[in-house]
Amino acid sequence: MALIEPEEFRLNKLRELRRLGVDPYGREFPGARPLGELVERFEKLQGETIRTAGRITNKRDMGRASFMDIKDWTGSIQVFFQQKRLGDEKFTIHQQLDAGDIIGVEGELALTRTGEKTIFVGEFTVLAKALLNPPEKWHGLRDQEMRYRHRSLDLFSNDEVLQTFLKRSLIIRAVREFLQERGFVEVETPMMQTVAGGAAARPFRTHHNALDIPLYLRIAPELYLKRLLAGGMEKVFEINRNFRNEGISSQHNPEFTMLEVYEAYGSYETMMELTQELVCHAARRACGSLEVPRGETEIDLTPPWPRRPFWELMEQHLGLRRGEEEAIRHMAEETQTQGARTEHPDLLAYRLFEKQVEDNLQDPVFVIEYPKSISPLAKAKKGDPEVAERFELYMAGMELAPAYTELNDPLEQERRFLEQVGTEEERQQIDREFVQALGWGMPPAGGLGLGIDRLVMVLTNRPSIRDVILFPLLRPPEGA
RNA sequence: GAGGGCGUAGCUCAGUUAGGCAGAGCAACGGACUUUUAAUCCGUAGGUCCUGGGUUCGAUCCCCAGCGCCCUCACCA
Repeated sequence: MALIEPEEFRLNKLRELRRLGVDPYGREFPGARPLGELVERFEKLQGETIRTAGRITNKRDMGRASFMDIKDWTGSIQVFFQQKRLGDEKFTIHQQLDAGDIIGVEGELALTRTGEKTIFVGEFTVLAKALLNPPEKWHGLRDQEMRYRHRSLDLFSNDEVLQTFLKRSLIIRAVREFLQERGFVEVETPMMQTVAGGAAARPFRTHHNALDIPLYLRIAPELYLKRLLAGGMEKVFEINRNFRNEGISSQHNPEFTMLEVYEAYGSYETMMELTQELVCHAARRACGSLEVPRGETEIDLTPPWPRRPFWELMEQHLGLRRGEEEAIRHMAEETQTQGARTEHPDLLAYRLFEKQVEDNLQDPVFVIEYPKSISPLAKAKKGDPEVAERFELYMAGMELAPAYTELNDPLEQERRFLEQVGTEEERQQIDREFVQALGWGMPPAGGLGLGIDRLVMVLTNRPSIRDVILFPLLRPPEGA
């Protein structure tokens, strides 16, 4: 079975190139200058012989001469082929080129009669003959499914897609840089775990043949990073993938990138400071501003960000107060929230918050003082044993980050694991070795988890997580 | 998992008032053109109208089932 169906006219040109003794799939082409630089520094470079390479995006054939636009990931420029200049043989080779092909060129950089910055080609090399047509030059590639399934097409035909992913890389670099400058050490902990702990989510299961044991893809690195704290690594972070076997939506992909940070002797208070500075640093690097556009409006990241107790927002938006079990159950029923009659009211309140309050939180806000019963890994608040020292950072109507003052009392941790509310699937798996590590002593600490994909969504003004993940999970096409 | 929307040429999209020969632009092919800018002009070709059933003299269109993508909800971060 043929894997692709090449265009007949392109195959013909491929054969013609070979007949002319030209390899349609060239090799290394050293010394190519970025096209963006040629355009930006044109005044200086004008008149020089330039060597560069790119993909043909457009061809304007004039008979004994032709113009093409070529682009690379920095920009695009016009190139000009003339029979007079190239000679018959090279000109015939040039006639085998089409939009989508990748070529290397060498020639004088100058202005045309109409004032367009142009390379007047003297030599050129065919680097890759495309056998499939690129998307239409004017409208580009619009079809969502094609864009996600064939990201290579999406990247070279929709410039803002490339820019988004370049920015993603910049953001992650800024995050690393920020933490490393403050003395945090980057570590890697297991992606495959025998107990999938550290969060409440359904894991992916797999199996190790040699050991003949079940394994889980991790849902969070938290319990391993805290083992490192217990071992004396005082400031650690990890940027890596988590896997959760849950639904897919514009805010959820089964694998997503998480930053987790732990600081010995810190607390959720120190994590708030750190988070605020970290996000602002990334925003300045990626956007050059703390006011970032969001759809029709914009989000103001200027610190300090307000801190609002969970129950204060619940009362403001929903009129619900802590301890009003019947009122909470009633609203949960009205909004068809799962477990309205059976679940713990704190859990219902948390679900109502996500359902009814979250969308209102556009500018950044630290929601603080969550119920302890739904925070099994967080230390209780001094003077209020029912409240956890936990915050969640919200912006753009999304939860970006949770953070805790980490619980370091092993007996209390054991109790809290056993007392968790919710159904079996929602409760965290109990990691015995982690509790043992606490038993040998872990310093009090602040811990943060920040969803990198969602941060990128905010800083690049993208509405869907699929726009910031290069290859989001899709159902495989029929026949695959 | 539930509801809604969409699926037509390589790409972007029309279209079927109310069932009656399948359309445009771009890309392609042949021709003209040695400074064009979505080049232009003349000509040509291009289809599983998502898939499978049903109704009908006749279905791309109506009905049923299925598949995929998008949106909303549920689950979750």
